[in-house]
Amino acid sequence: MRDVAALAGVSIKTVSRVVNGSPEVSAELRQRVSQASAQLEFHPNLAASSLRRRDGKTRQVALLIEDVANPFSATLHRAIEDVANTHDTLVFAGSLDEDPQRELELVRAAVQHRMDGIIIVPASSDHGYLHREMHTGTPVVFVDRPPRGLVADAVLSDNTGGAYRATAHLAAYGHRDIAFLGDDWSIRTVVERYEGYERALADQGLPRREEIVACDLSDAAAAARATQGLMRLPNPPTALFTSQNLVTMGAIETLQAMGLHHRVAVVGFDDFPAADLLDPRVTVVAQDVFGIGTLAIRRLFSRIAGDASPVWEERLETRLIVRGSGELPPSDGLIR
Amino acid sequence: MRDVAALAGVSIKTVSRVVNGSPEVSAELRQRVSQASAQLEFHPNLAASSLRRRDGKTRQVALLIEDVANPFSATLHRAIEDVANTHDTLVFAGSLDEDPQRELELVRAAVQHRMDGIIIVPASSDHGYLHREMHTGTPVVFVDRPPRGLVADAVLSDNTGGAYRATAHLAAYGHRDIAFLGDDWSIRTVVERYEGYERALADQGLPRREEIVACDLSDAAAAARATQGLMRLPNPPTALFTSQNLVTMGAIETLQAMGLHHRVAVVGFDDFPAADLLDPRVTVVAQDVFGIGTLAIRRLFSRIAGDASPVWEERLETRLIVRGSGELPPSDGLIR
DNA sequence: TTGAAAGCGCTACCAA
DNA sequence: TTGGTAGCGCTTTCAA
Repeated sequence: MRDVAALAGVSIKTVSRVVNGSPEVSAELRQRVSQASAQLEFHPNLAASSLRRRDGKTRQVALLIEDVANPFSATLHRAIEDVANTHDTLVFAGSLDEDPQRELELVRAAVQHRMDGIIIVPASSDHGYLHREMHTGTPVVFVDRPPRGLVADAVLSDNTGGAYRATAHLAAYGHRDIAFLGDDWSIRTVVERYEGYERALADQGLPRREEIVACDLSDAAAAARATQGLMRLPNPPTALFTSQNLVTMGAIETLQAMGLHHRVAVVGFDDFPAADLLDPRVTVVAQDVFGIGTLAIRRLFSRIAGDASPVWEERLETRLIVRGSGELPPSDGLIR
Repeated sequence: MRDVAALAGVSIKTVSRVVNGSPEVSAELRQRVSQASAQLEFHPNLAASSLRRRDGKTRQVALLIEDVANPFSATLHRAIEDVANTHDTLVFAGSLDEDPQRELELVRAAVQHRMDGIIIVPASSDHGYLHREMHTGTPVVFVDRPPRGLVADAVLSDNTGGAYRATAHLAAYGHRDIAFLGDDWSIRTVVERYEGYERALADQGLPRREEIVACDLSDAAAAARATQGLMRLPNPPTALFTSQNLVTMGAIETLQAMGLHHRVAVVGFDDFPAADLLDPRVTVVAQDVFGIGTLAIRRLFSRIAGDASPVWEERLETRLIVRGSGELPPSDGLIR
């Protein structure tokens, strides 16, 4: 900037004004400065600028998600990026892998880099440690899972309602033995989805069978193994409600391997790529992932801009997408 | 930091030394400073630090990809994040959507934020504009597509070889009319994959039929439409080579809709989630996406550290994964 | 409309 | 081992 000022024969302050589009600079100086900037390929240092500027904004936000490579997280990321663009803001995404320790590290990094805000799908179960950050100017918005031990904005799915609908849908096709396959219990969404499942069973007057509830399935392989176990029970389930997309895929893998994919009904929570290319096509309860992301980042920017309105929690509706796998009738004789 | 120094009763400089783990501080002062830091919840400002520090590193890198939500980009992102972690570096990811204008904007943002380096899957076709940046201390590594109008490090797949293998594989199963379905010609990988396809046809003594080459298919829907057109030709292809995962999915969608999925062979470039859950399971030429990302970020860090060795281009092997769709024999009577 | 000086939070350099 | 001082690149404040 000094160099530009020297070349244009003006003060450093005038260059600053031109760079920031101040209206109070004469056309001639503006022209001279622009030319000098171009000639020297000058790029203002945003970090230095934010250090001194009144608002102190870095125009960077942090997005802490489960895994940037998983479709749910990646879609969320994209939705957030699109809105951040319109605010000239960069998005730094970090994968937590359900590791609370990693969450702490990344939050600390975000704070040390003075990011303007944080959007988080938390891995930890107590977020009290964020209290100080939030009250010293780093707003935090929770996504997918509510904050615990802390009052903060959150954008969630109606997990219970979605799971209820999935289970009731299977029951409506005559299923009485509907298995629940879920991820780790420590994840709030899993509990909520289980509650919806349980409530639907109760409302339909169906028995709750402990042995057809499988959890702590953290990847497709675990889900595949669990499904195998379920189908080998003396009295196997005739339908599966899988509470997450990797679990759905693992379960389907096993059903195919056992030749049962046209005989055992499946409804999955979360849509996934190619779900409508499988045979049978996979009926799912889809979350509005893009909508969730959009809402969350809007809320974050609103907080960043100083909005001090009361904390706010939004639950987005899910949508049942009927494709075939969830409409198979109960099938006898699965016992081998 | 000033506050911490005051509370601990030491100079600001001593606090700095403690924060940076300088060995030359007495245990007692170190202890006092640590306690004061904790009490005030002090977080050093990394931006300010980098502004003054000798190396000037911000510990941030930019990753410019097609779309953070697409599986190829997302996997790349994850590989890069993992290595960046070990360097205490955050990754800013931005989606270019194949838009050269967007590429310019994001490169500019990366430069203005003084990111330590850039990894790019370019959307533009002339990267000369990056020359200045690269020689003023922002290393750039290209991924998936080579630089043009610029000499720079690149990590690529052996696209030609992979496409050759896919096409030859189909030919080995007796196919003579193998269609090529590709994305936009302006993308270098598409051209390279077409070259492999063409070369394989030539080597097998197969005719090249212009009418069964479809390109500029930028999404699954376009691929689906193109496939429909191909299959309605008087003399339709008996096999498809789809040069990208969205194209593969679109083509399969149409084959299923036309009831041809067990009669028309398919080999796709790029593996995709659930490819092994389809019926038939999808034979693909898989890229080592994780390996590409790892190599690229390692190279970038090496350049950031000052490595001035000659520019370097790496081509990673692809892998044919035989699953079923690529081993269907030619089928007559497709004409309707 | 323009510029000089101070200072954002931190580290480099040199002195004690 | 510790601290003072200057200054990174920029914006603010205030004076011209």
